[in-house]
Amino acid sequence: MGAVRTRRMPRAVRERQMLDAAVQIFGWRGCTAASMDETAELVGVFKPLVHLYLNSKEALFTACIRREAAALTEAVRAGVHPGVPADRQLWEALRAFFRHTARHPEGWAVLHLQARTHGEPFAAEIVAMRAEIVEFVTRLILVAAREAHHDPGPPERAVAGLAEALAGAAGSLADWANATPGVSARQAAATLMNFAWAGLGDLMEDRPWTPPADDPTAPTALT
Amino acid sequence: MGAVRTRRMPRAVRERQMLDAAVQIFGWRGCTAASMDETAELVGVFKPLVHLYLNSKEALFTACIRREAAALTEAVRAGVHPGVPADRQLWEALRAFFRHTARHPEGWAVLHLQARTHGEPFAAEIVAMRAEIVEFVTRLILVAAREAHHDPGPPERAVAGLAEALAGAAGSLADWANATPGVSARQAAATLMNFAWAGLGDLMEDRPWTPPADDPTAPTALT
Amino acid sequence: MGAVRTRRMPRAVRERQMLDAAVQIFGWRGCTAASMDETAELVGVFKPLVHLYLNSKEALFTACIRREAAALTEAVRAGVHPGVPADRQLWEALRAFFRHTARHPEGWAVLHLQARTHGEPFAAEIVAMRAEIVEFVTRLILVAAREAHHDPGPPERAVAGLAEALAGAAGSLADWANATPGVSARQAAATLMNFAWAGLGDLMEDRPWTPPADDPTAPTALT
Amino acid sequence: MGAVRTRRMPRAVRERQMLDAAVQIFGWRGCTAASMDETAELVGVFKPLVHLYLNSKEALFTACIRREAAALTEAVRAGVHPGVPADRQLWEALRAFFRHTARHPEGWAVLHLQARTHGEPFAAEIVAMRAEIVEFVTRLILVAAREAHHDPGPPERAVAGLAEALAGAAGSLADWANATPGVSARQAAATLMNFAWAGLGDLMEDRPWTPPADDPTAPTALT
DNA sequence: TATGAATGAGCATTCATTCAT
DNA sequence: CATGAATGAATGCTCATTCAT
Repeated sequence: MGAVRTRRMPRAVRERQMLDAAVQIFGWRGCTAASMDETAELVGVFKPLVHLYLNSKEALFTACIRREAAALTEAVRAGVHPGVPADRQLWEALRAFFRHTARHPEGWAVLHLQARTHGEPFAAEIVAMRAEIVEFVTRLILVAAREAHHDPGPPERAVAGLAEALAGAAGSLADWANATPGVSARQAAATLMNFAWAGLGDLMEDRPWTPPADDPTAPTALT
Repeated sequence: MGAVRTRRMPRAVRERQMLDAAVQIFGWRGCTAASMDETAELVGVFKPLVHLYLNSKEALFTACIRREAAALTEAVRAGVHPGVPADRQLWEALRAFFRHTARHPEGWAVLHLQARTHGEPFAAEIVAMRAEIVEFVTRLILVAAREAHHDPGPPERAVAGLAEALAGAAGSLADWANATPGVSARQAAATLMNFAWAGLGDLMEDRPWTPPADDPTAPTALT
Repeated sequence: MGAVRTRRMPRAVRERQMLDAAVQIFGWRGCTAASMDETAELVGVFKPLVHLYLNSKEALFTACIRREAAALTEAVRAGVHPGVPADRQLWEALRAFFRHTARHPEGWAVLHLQARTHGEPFAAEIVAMRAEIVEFVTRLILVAAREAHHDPGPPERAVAGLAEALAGAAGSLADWANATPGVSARQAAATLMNFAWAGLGDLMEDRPWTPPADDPTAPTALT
Repeated sequence: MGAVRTRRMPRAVRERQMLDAAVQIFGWRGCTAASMDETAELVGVFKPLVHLYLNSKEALFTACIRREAAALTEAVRAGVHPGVPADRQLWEALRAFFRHTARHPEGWAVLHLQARTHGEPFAAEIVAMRAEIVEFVTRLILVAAREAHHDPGPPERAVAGLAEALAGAAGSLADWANATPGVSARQAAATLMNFAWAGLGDLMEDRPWTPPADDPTAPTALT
């Protein structure tokens, strides 16, 4: 594991190396189980230097989360062409998302797995990032509704739930794509579009799936 | 915290108390950050007794995961009436799922948040549980496809992806429902059905959403 | 150094041993320079046990200060017979003081040397103890003034300064007696009485030493 | 804190700055708790330079003690006019002492609080300084005895004890004056003279306070 | 059935100190 | 004259685990 010991690097370089290493370690083990020694060793440096540059384990963890969150949102944002139709924008966003998570699995693990399981300071970062993405998606959905001439569109709470569901599905598919050899980012994105778009469309068209009455033996609305 | 110190309980009762306590603690802090002392204190017992009954922290964590996973799958299974149509079965399964996660938030946290962030022995348990549920859903989808006379139905990999997406969306919505006051299990289930069923239906009907050609400026299939 | 390793002592006994050892170590090195390991080793026990029983180094240090301060004030108080004349009471108090500091040199070092050099929480304990003793002495002086029929006695600030001086002289003489072989507690007490009593008496009698005018070449009042 | 970063100073100047800073830091925290970084930062310089000029923390601490001790003894010596009567000399010495400790509280803290609480090398410096002052005072006392024609004067050991007591009282009063707003150096000196001179005088005059016989119920010699 | 006593191992963090530039 | 990079050693503290009772 331990990298070659390289001497006398400029601080900026070392800091990037440390963040890279920390993302690996934190992605694998989580913040609590990871040790500063592991990170230091992976960089090929001794522990005090990590503390000197990144101050504390919490600070290091936070820095990892921030960097990876910024990279992910930036990748999604950069993948989208603002001028194209809403479904196309969603498709592009999803492809960019799955491409990024496939290329940075440990960073994705830090965000999706580890950051949420530790106390508020960290989970809040994720909530913020997720909110940003969810808001982006929500806007797309509303725009799509407007494009289909259905003002004022679906109620906000319903959209909030849908965006949550979409985000959750996307996260799950990212893990699935990473764990299943042969599944490309494109396929993951297509799966999610297939899964979601028609449902969204039906909702926009005011043809929602109707839950049956609460009597468990009653016939369903769809049959 | 710290329960009243109760003396001389039968082992079976104590073990259940310990698992209950451990689920709380593990659900909040995660396996690594949790301490055996906390669990013991919550039960009102001393640490060596926890070791005597549950052997080790890892064993205790595993036992928690197993119990909660079994409870969740059992709850879903028990909520479904085998004779009714497929969409109805899915609806029932989702309602049971959200009902259970709402009633056992710490157990759900153990399964959804904590068990996946620790090494293989634990994540494998979750993978198994998830596979069971996914398989159940997949079967429902295939049955629905047969009911709609579309043999042989969609390709298996596509269905696997859809089931993953559905499971991810469900997990996310469970967290969302738990964190958002005023969202009932029924609403969460309806949101997910709305989100998913039409998409699934379209897929069954061989009307999938078609990804555009890779030229990012090409018009999309849906517009 | 390290004591014989004795197994399985009752907690109360171990705690006393730990305080004894800690007083030695802290008295020699001071709080910062002392290590928990040293204390543990001196007791013949491992470090975690010290933490288990006394919580933290700060808590241990505080406990030492409190115990030694209580022991010293108690020794002084117990040495005095309330019914006898004031000079006699002062004499008894001083003898008890020097006897105690001679018998517990490390405890005295903790109080006189170490506790005052660390932050407020500790210094405050010493200030409190010192205030108690100084107040006791002040009262004696005022009583002596009344006994000599000199109402209302000397001004309070002057007495405060005198008590400070007396306390400082006593502390210094305690160190001197401990460091100089052949100097008994009795001798130290007599030295201080000789040093102080006549001065106090003169003050009571309204015959203070008069500082000369500020001209440094002026003749002094005493010549 | 943190001074402005000033570049390229002559070594002698830098060394003085470092000693100034170190006296502050050591006076506040003590040798062990102080860090070289603090000192360096206070000077506006980086740590290796402090090592380059002052070699080690111990050396720096020693240098502080030596400088402050020399300054204090010099101040006392300079305040005294050799030709004047003994009590006047003592008065002048005390005034100079309290003036100096009031103007250099951190230096005084280093000498009175910190230097004595660390191992032998440092305490020895203080012992030496104290011995110098004590010897000076002792000589004054003996001279005063001769001036009063009482050869051969009091026994040396008694005088040694008295000088110790005087030094201790002086130290205590210096702290008291520094900590009590409104108490001037002059007042502190007067307090000590009042406290001590008459006692010394009585001793010279062969009218010592007589300790009572060891029977605690016996009447005292003074009543 | 349950606990008090004790420990071994690991970990974050700090800091004096060195060396190359 | 001065600093950036780096480390070795120590230290407070936590915690799972064991054992005797």
